[in-house]
Amino acid sequence: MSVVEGRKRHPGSVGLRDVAKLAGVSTATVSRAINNPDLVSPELRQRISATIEQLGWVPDGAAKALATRRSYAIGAVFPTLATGDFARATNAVQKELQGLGYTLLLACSEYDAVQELAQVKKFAERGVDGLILVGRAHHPDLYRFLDKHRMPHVFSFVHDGQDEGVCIGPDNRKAMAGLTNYLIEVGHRTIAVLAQSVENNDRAEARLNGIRDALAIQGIAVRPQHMAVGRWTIEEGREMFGAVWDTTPRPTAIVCGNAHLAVGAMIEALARGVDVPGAVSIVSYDDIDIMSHLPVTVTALRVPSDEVGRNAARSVVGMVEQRPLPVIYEHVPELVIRGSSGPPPRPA
Amino acid sequence: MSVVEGRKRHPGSVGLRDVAKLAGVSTATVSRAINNPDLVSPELRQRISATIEQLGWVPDGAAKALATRRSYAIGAVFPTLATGDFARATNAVQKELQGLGYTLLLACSEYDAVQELAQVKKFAERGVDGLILVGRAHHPDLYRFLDKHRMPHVFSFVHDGQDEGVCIGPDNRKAMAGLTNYLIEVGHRTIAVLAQSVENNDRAEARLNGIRDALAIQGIAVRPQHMAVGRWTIEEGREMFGAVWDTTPRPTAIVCGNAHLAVGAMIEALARGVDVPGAVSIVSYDDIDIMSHLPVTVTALRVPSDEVGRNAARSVVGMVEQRPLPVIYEHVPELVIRGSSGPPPRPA
DNA sequence: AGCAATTCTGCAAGCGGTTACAGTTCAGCA
DNA sequence: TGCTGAACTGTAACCGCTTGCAGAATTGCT
Repeated sequence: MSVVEGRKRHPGSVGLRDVAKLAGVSTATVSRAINNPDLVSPELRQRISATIEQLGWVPDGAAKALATRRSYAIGAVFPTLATGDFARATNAVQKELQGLGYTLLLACSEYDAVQELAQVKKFAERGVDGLILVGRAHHPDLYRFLDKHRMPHVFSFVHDGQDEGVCIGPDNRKAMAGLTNYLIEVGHRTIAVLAQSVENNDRAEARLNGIRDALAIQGIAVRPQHMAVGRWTIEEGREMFGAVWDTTPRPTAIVCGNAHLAVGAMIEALARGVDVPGAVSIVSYDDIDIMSHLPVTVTALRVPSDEVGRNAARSVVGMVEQRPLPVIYEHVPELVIRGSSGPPPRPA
Repeated sequence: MSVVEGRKRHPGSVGLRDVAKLAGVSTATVSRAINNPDLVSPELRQRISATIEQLGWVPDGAAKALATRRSYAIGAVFPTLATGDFARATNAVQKELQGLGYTLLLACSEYDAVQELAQVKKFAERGVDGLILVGRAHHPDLYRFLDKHRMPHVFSFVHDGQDEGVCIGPDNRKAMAGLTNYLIEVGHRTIAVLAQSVENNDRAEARLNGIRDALAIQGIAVRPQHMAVGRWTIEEGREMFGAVWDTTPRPTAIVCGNAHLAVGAMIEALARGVDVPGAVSIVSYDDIDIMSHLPVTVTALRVPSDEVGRNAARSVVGMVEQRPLPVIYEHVPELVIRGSSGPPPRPA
């Protein structure tokens, strides 16, 4: 019974010292028995782990982090989890990190660069070993911050092929150009776009540019009345379909910036009795379950969000541990041609 | 320049001591300037924050956590993020926690109680101040663990009204009984169930029991051939619809255990040209976007997942801080009657 | 001016682990 | 038996921040 008790040590809790005392060894030995078992004789190792078990000791991560300067935590900032792709990616990230011995700290920026910056700083305070971000466009201070603190990080859901920094995901621009080219190849020349707002969303912007690229090669541009902007609800998709459909000339094809807009467009078309793909083709960036089950199934670019998440996780951990984990950087979306697309209608 | 340098202090990093030195005060004062500004004279406070800014100092969370025994982190273990409800809840939890000054640690148990237990232990090591779990059924050791470590925690997406512990969410059983009663009231007596597997899913089980409760009062039971079990894909929903539809007698109504199964059932019915609700009514637990946009809209119980998440977050934080934050514990789902339900067909 | 009450600050001892360095033990060998 | 080195184990100094306690400075009163 020592005279001086810890200042405010929680009475019930057991610490490394308690384990050491009960096992009749030093704290150093207990610590080694856990972290470098082969430095400790098997007999002791055994006795120590029995003691730990007996006391139900749970090591204190904060203390460990403080001493080792490593938290084994990775922070991820996603724009939102309301869209299935990010949710699936988050799920995959967590799973992969867990397998590698890391914990996931999660934040949603709601597409707000300032908030994202604040969240990243918070994560840094929390001592995360690395970060997973989405997209390539961020608050200018963010880059400075990451740089100054030498914080390992990856950008997910993007892959420009020319950007600095580690990018893991599809090349949004190229992918969307490919999708557009497919429409062009089957004969479409009057193409409408239901775009996702590009505000604080460089992926959406890249996708839009991909469409324009592909069209420009044919000397075509998207007419103003054929361009609608929304976010990611079915409702909006429906409205936006109406907006571009009730125009002259009518588009023969509609490219949608994300899955929900596409589903909305498809549903609105069905509701209006518009013949898809007879009168108009509808194609989508990103593929979701429902698309292959609607009365007219939807042609879409399948983006492997979970693979993107998995690889982003592997990548940061690889950077953190300076260990070469196999990582796939570019994830080329697969064009899944379904019922909603085909040649344009013959001119009447 | 002191003779003894820190053992392995990272050279570039600035610490509280650096700030103190540069500002010409003690570390204690700097610390107070941050955490208890009113204990420090305005002048000093000002000088200190300027210094912090100048040095770009980021406090070390691990050290802080170690010293204060508080991490300002909350762990949440969800079964998965693949279903929209948990994804939305997670989003809401994160947002609310952030507003309260906490960080979210996330894990997905994949409906595995053993894994969940391990994840909770990991969170405990990480020093989380509290936990958010889903459902009321967990590994027996989990309760012991939480109890032993006096870990504040809430169970979300459940509310039995009789359980010990804090439960935040809908009363799955009561809700489903209500939905079933609605069908009974409009005249149905031959009811099929597309249930979610109850394995490690007490919510699904409660829902199933709710259906049975309501039917039993009428002296009705679900025929074996009218009971199908799946998980949560549209695909399964379609198959399961087929399984219960191609039976004798045919059900006049189908209750679905979750939204995806319901959408699948609805779509399969449409695909088969089955008249909904003329020949059969389809109703669902949980409501998702697409339901109000299908050619026949789906009657559903709307579960406010984000509200559940928000309140779960508030609740744990309230427990952690022993501060009475207003919390809504029971979230009664709203019955949204749409096109897919109505009276049963007249006997032929 | 003398003294107590108030405010501020600084000192230094923790928080609970890790780990460099030193000490101990003991087998192997001349 | 004496000596050497390998294999373990223990001592104690940190990691970076908080905070009880005490000392210093300032203010208010008599």
